[in-house]
Parts: sequence; C-alpha cells; structure tokens
Amino acid sequence: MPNALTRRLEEFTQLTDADRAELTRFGGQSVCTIPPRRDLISEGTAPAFLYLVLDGWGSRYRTLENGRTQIVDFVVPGDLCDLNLFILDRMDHSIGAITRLRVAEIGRDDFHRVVTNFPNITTALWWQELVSKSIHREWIVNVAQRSARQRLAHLFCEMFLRLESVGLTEGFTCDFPPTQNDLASATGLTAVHVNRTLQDLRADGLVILERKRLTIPDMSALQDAGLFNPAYLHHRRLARHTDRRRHEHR
Amino acid sequence: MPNALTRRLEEFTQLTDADRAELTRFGGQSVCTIPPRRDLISEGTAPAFLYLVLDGWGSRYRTLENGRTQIVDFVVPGDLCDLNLFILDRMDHSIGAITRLRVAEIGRDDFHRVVTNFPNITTALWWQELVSKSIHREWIVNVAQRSARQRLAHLFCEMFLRLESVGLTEGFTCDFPPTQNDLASATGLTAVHVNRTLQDLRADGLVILERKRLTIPDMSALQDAGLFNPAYLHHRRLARHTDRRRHEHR
DNA sequence: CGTTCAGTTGACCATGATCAAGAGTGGTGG
DNA sequence: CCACCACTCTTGATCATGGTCAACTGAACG
Repeated sequence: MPNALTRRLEEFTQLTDADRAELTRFGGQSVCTIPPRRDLISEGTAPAFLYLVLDGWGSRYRTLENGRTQIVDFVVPGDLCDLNLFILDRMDHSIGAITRLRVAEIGRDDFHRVVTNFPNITTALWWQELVSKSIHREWIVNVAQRSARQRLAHLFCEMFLRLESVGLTEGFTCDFPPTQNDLASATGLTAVHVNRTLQDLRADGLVILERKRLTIPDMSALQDAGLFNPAYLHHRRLARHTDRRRHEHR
Repeated sequence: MPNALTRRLEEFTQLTDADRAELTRFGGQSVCTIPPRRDLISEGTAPAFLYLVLDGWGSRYRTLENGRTQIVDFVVPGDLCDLNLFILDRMDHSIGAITRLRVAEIGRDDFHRVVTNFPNITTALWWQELVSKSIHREWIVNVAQRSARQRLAHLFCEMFLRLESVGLTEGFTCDFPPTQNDLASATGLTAVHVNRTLQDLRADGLVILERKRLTIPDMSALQDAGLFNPAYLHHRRLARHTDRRRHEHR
C-alpha cells in the first residue's frame, strides 16, 4: 500500500517506480512523534527540517496581536511542512498537533537530492504547494462570503475529499478530530455558534459527527449546503463526488 | 531605473547584472494593454502566457455559485499571473483589471529558458510565490478575525508597503484606485459599511483617501488600528516603517 | 448633457458575538 | 478504584457589528 504522499502526488502526475521508491524512503527515515496540542513548528522560528505528515491531524495557525488565533489550514497525512523553509527566512505561522502526530524529518540534503535527481517529484511537490495556495484562496472566500452553516458544510466537504485523496476514508466516513473550538478558529466563528450550527446540520441529516468520526450521508446535499465546488482542489480523480448540477448556474 | 519585478525580487536576493538584464528583457517584449474592469484571465481557462504586470492595478477574484464575488488579492506592478499556469490544469480564479493594465506576455519558452539558465531568478520567483501565499494566509486572518475598521486599516498598510517595495510611493502617498465596492469585496464587507468605516478612519486622521490617492499621515497609528505586523510580507528592507512597539505584546 | 457608476445617508434588521453557567467526558494521581 | 481537574460540549439571555433596502448626490465620460 503506497504512503499518503505518493497517493497525493499521483493525483497530479504518474510517477515512475524509481520515484515511488524515493518517496517511500522519504517517509521511512527519522520518524518522530508529537503529542496532541503541542507545536510542531512555531511562528518566528527557522526549523531545520522539512516535515512530512505520516499520521494524525494538525493545524496551521496564526496568532494575532490581541492573542486570538486563526487556523488557516488543516494538515493531514501526505502534507508537507514547509517547502518554504529553504526559501523564506522564518516561519510566518505555526503548525500545531491536533491529535498525536507522526512526522518524518527530511533534511536539507535529502531534499536537495530529490530536487536534483527526481524532476517528476519536484514538479509534483510544487503542484502540491500551488494546490494548497488555492485552498488558502478558498478559505478567504469561505470566511468572507459564506454563512456559518455554509462555512461548516464547506469545511466538511473539503476535508473529506482531501482525506479521500490519500485513502483515509471508508465509504462516506472518516476520522475528524478537530474540536468545536478548532472548527470555530478555522471558520472565524465562536465555539458557541459552531455548536449551534452543528446541531442544525445534524438535525437536517447533513452530517453525523460523533466520537471524532465524520459521516456524510448525502455528499451532494452537503455540497449544496456549503456552496462547495471541488474544482479548487485540482484533484484529477474527482469525478466521483462531483455534483454535476454545479455547472448549471450562471 | 530598474523595473518593478527586478525591485521586488531584490527584496529577496542580490541579482547579478546578467539576471537584471534578463529581467529587463522579460518586461520589454509583447506588451499589451487591458482596459479597466476587463478580465486579463478568466476562471476555468488555461491561458497561454505568463503575465507580468508593468503598470496599473488588478484583482484576483473568485466567483461564488450565488453570483457574489470575492477579491482574494490585489495585483500591482511587479506581480506575476500566474506561475501555476505551467503546472495546474486551469485557472481556479480570475484576474481582472481595476485600472488600465499594462502587462508583458511571457511565453512558455522564454519562461523555461529562465528556469534553466537563471537559478537566481528561479529561486526568487518561487520566493515571490511563497510570499503571496503568506499574504493569502494573512487575508484569511483579516476577514476572519478583524473588525471592519481593522480590516480596512490592515489593507491600507499592506498595499502601501507592497507598493513601496516596488518604488511606487512618494513619501506616505501612493495611488489607490480600488473603489469602495472593490474594498468591500476584498474585506468581506458591504460597500455601505466600507463607506461608513472609511469615514471613521478619515475622521480619526488615519487615512486620507481622495481622487484615488492614498496618504497615510501616521503609519504607526494605522498599523496599530489594523493590528498590522509586516513580518508576513517577508521584505528584507522593512525596517523603515516597522513599528518597534509591535513586539512588546505577549 | 444625460447616463452610468461611485459615493453617501437613513431606517431597520439579522447573524453571530458575548457572557455565564452547567453537564458530560477523559485522563491523572492518590 | 475513586476523586479531581481540565477540557469539550451544551444551553440561555442579551447585545452589537455589520447587512439589507432604498433613495439621493456628485463626478466622469461619451
């Protein structure tokens, strides 16, 4: 069974056996474990490693002058933190563990060897970087334009599809460890309001969320509820859950 | 006098004379002009060129299923649209002209020649890409966490510093062509509320905005009003307007 | 000189924030 | 094994930021 990073990158391009072997090596060496709610990387630092998430959930977040924090993205298996390491001076945001987080440390040398010898992988890594930028744009739209109900529905759709693309879903169910506080911080709402809105979504049968497991009984209905259009994820294989009706409007 | 792209990239790295000559060529060939309020690139298309903005302002925006649009970034001289062209299948957002826009078309071949022969420039281009990703993150924070007043103040600070880094400011004044409608779309507010909030900022002497010109009488005060911390812009030369008080909190 | 778009103002309303308190849950150490 | 503590979830009451709707002014441009 291929690892999550390989699966992700194959959303974009066909990799050779040599590429795959290299990516497997990536995940094999110097694995380390971060306990829940601890930072993997902190704002203002210049970490020595590129981290590949093997297992667990994390969050990218920014801290404001007034002490509040905003989650700007979730981090799931197959995600890298952070390519910009070797280009930007210091981190402008933090990465925190939501669950226990297993990550592989990739050193500068290893990374450079890949960039030099594996053009396929290099391009695929930049693809991943650009997709995650596109996700940032969608989050701007999410918090700026959608109602509380739409924001949450949208977030559930996105995370489900992202997990599916790395093989971490079973049917329409997946792990979903963020607390209501995390959801609040990711959607720009308060935890109180997230709680009430979640109850609405549950009452309408759009999501089942209990014991950190998410089930989506009707993906198409949830996509409608969140004004969700998966194009921004740039998955090659998104035919499955794509709502064909999406393209009727305008 | 160097062009805007050269100035921008030199925020990041020292370029050689050969690099600079190459960048000048970049901007010299096949220049074309887009009238105000027309799209340079539309969502869903796969444009044939990489565009370098030479003159004027534009916006990156997404259109929602319900017809509303959200500006996710402004585009000013020295910005590129879009590096992802050669990697992603199709545009997931549009680029529209706010003013008349002069852009240089850069073909795939030209671009590849640069990537192959000018590693300095290539790295600097990725730096620019990563910085613009960081700006996306800050916009998420802006719309999710800040009040209307803070959002506008923050936006003015950001755009002023971005223009300054390409040499398009005089003292504390710069061009600022977005309409109040544009500002509304960029901040997730309504035009009515932008109008009222702007009046507050003006009344408090924080901004002077008339006839598409912006003046910031007290940069430090405006930064405070917007909870603005310029670190996310990753400018090397940001000592000037950086508020030293910023680092006292927390 | 009229049409269009940007800016402005007022009245009213709704979404979601704030504050506060309590219930359920899980992990820890005595 | 139980007691305690901390965190997550839940509910209620009240409030405020910013949205909506509508009308009007002013400026720009053909």
